[in-house]
Amino acid sequence: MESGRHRPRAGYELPLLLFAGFRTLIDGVHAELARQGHPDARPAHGFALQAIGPDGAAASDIARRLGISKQAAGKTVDRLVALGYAERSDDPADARRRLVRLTARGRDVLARSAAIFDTLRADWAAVLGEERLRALEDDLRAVTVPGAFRLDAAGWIGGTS
Amino acid sequence: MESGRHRPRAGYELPLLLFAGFRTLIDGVHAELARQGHPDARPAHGFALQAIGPDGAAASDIARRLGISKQAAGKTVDRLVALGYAERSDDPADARRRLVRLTARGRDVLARSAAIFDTLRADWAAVLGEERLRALEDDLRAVTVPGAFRLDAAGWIGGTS
DNA sequence: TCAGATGGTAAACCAGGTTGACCTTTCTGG
DNA sequence: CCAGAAAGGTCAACCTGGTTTACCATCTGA
Repeated sequence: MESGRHRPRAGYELPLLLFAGFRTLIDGVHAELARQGHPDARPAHGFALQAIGPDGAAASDIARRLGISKQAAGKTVDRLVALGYAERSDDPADARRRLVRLTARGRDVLARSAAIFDTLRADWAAVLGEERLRALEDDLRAVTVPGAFRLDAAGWIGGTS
Repeated sequence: MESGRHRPRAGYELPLLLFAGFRTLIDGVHAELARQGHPDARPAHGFALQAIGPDGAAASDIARRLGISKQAAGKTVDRLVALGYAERSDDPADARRRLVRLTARGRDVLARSAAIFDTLRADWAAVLGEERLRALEDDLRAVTVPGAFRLDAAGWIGGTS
């Protein structure tokens, strides 16, 4: 593999670059969402709304999908409800469960996010070329375990500032 | 650029892949650090220790380098001191400043982190090939602004669990 | 039928951020 | 030279997104 032809690269740069890329996309999406009528949407909300899904879910389902405790999921749902992105209703089939469903506004922010992510990806493709961007995606898939999407313990990425 | 030859890819996957890569590296480094005698090191500590640097720094310097408030930097320094990674001393040249310096243990964790990041990068290179990993790094540099390393508002990456 | 699994909530806590207010010390310009 | 601005630091209150422990209500199956 012909190593040694170039100056070796420091390993600590890799996480910084990955994070910078992630952060660039996330910040971009939220800047645009704010412009499109969703100034209060935060990164964590998107993940949670995604975890709820079109058919709704119980708080404990959300907790499992996100890899966090059910209490944390419950608090997040509280915030989504307060922001008008989700609503809670009783489950007629199981009196313990409280079904969380997306509101129209919740579906709206999700649809807009998806569209914005597509245009941001297109921006990257315009710089790198589609082939190279695909290679980047494929390579990342190759070195990560699929379960690395867990969201525990994180305030994440700005948003307040 | 011959697009259209493949199925289009959803834009929302890109941030997930970047994050998964970042998280894989960070988790890997901290798992290994824990094995090497640093079980209490957390991702935020590494960034802060890096910001202190070999010559020491004032809290407000750290704040500027990390893109956070000086109060937040002060609290982080408190934790580094409590963990034995840093120490505070008065600056004889300026009675307002309190110079923060790395302890031997702080230098140790930093050196170990760098070594572990190098081996993790080598693992990736073994899977992807050095050329392709370089391409990935170069591409990320091309699509991110250098300032995207800011660390504000984040509990980051697990570590508790 | 009843013991255990499951769903949900409450309370206390933590880490890592934020603002605002304030004091001390240094720098600077009239 | 000295007054006021700028810079360093800390305190206090607060926010968000997590955690653990404890507990109650409901469902399920041997």
